[in-house]
Amino acid sequence: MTDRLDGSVRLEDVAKLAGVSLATASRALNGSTRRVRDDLRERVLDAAIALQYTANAHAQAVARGRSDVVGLLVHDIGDPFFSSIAAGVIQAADREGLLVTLASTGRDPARELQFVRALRGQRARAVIIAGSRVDEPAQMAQLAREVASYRAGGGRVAMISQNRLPVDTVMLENRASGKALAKALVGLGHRRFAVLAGPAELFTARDRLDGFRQGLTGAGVSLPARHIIRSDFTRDGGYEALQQVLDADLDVTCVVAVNDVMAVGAMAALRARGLRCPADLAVAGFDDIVTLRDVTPSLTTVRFPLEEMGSTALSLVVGAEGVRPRLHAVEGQVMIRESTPSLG
Amino acid sequence: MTDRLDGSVRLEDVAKLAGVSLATASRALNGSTRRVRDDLRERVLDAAIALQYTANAHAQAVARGRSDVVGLLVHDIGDPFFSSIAAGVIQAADREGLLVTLASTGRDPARELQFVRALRGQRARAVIIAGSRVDEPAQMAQLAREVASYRAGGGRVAMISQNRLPVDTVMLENRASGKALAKALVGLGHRRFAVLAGPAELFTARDRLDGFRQGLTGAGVSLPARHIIRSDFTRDGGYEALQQVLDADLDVTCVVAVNDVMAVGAMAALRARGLRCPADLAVAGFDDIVTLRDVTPSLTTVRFPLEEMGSTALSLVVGAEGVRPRLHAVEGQVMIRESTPSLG
DNA sequence: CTGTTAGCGCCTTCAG
DNA sequence: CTGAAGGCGCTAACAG
Repeated sequence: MTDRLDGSVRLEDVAKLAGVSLATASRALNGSTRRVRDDLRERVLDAAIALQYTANAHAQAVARGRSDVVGLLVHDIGDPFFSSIAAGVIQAADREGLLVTLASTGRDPARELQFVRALRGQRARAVIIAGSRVDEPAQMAQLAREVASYRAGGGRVAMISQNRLPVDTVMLENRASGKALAKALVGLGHRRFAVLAGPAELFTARDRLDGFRQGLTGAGVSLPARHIIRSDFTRDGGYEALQQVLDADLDVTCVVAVNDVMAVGAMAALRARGLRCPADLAVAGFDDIVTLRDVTPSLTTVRFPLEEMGSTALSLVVGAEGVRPRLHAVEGQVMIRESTPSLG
Repeated sequence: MTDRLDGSVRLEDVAKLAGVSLATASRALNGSTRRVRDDLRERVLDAAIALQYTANAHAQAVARGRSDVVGLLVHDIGDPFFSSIAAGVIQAADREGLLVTLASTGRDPARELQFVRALRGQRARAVIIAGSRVDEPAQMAQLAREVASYRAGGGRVAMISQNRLPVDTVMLENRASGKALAKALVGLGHRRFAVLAGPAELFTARDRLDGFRQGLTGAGVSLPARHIIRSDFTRDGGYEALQQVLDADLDVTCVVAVNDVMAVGAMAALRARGLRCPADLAVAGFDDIVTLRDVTPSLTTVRFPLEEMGSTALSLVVGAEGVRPRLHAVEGQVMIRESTPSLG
């Protein structure tokens, strides 16, 4: 019962109790390629259990030169979009025996930088950066630099969002999905739209809008500039944007928000004004957030397999490194539901 | 440009470039109490930047005997209840300069054990265990043992849920909140209830039910045993339980689910049967999940400040250790909304 | 198959 | 204030 000040038991204690050398104890306990005679192994294992021994992962990391943690960066873990992705990452990491350390950047690119640096300090085996990039070249350049030096140290990187850095990435087909949504809505008979477009600098928001507009154009439908409302990428952003739509008295039959939480905010704003969805206005979103599948009327959206995207990102980052960055494109699936009825 | 195989820069490289000793470089870079002459410090800092040096956190951890990570255990990070708590923990950890490694146990007590063990291996400074305990003495005993040996090694522990282990805990006042909800609903004129009670072994579910029942009793209202429906603690559990209520043809005016996601599932089941809430049946839940605040009709619930609970737990675990476990009780706040109209 | 012995990268007394 | 040297706990050659 070696009781050191910090109370933790060292491998040496185990070895001593088992009457073997440090090396043998190490080999018996922590997966080595080398074999240990059965009776010795047995004694070591027993000693370890008796002492409640747990290897010091830090010491192992410095000795082995690598660690078993991967970092995950998200914009906001409280946002269901990211918590679903996190669930996928964690589940996959678990299967690989990896621990994930999670950082929530609060959508601040500076904190993002700071965290990949911290993760580099942790010698994390890999880092996964989830969430839309922002159109600010200076920040992208800084991130690229930090990522490069992390990779130079042997770290692996994957991104979930846009394909804008030369690393493995799980890319959302935002443009294509916007286009598909437009076609579907036009197919339902809608012709006059407004878009709650989110921040102009956010690529995800922008791509969805661009795709949507392109889809409309392809169908011979136009989207006036004043029908594009900017606001935050959040529930409250959707709420405010819809108020603007109403206040500007835009003559539309359908409003599409660039994500589900905005769409739900928009629906709330409608109700607050005494209007009803879809009777007075149809609403659609993107993502198919699980928790939102039971809102009424049920929300038309473009589904992305968020959890799966998380586990895909992890697999990208544990597998053998490719010669060139791999790109895993994920298509969205249009889900027509009650919030956008046919205008037939 | 000392280019070692693993590409990472060591403190020695920085020292060499700055023309100082290892010790001086260490003191200049990583917060030491000792001061370094300004010009030398300057040179070291410059060298560090030039080389993109980042201290190896593992080496620091083994040298210092402590690390800067805290572990967070949740049942399911995809569940908004836990992602809100996680958001609070992470935000508070961030303020303390701590990194959070997150484990999602999938509600499996065995994995929970395994993770606190892993976190012990990481020499995590603290671990926060969130989520209801289960009434299985054997498992509680094992967890208690693992926790004890983690604490013996100097680790700090906090729990978010019940006060059932001798550690700092953020305790939800589930009984009291159930009672308060009962009183409020009775005050609205309801007398005949059914409870979607979740699993019997889950303390959170059980305490909410018990409190609710107690509140009814205090108001002279009874709750027949067959009005208590067991099911999973999930959206689907709520859905199925409500079907049972309907199939059993229970004559009730109000159904209360032991959490919000179950309540939403119940509302969905109602709609699926062509019934309406609250016209045909009132529904209430617990938690006040953010994402669910825009469902219609808006859901009566008992609000718990989830994020705040997360940050409280973190603060418990970083502050000075108390002589005895501290208990931080959190009261729920009854929020009457549209789903439970007055029967006046 | 086992034990001895260098490291891994950093911190921190201990001399100077 | 600075530098040399030992130690943190573990792994991985290297001998035996």
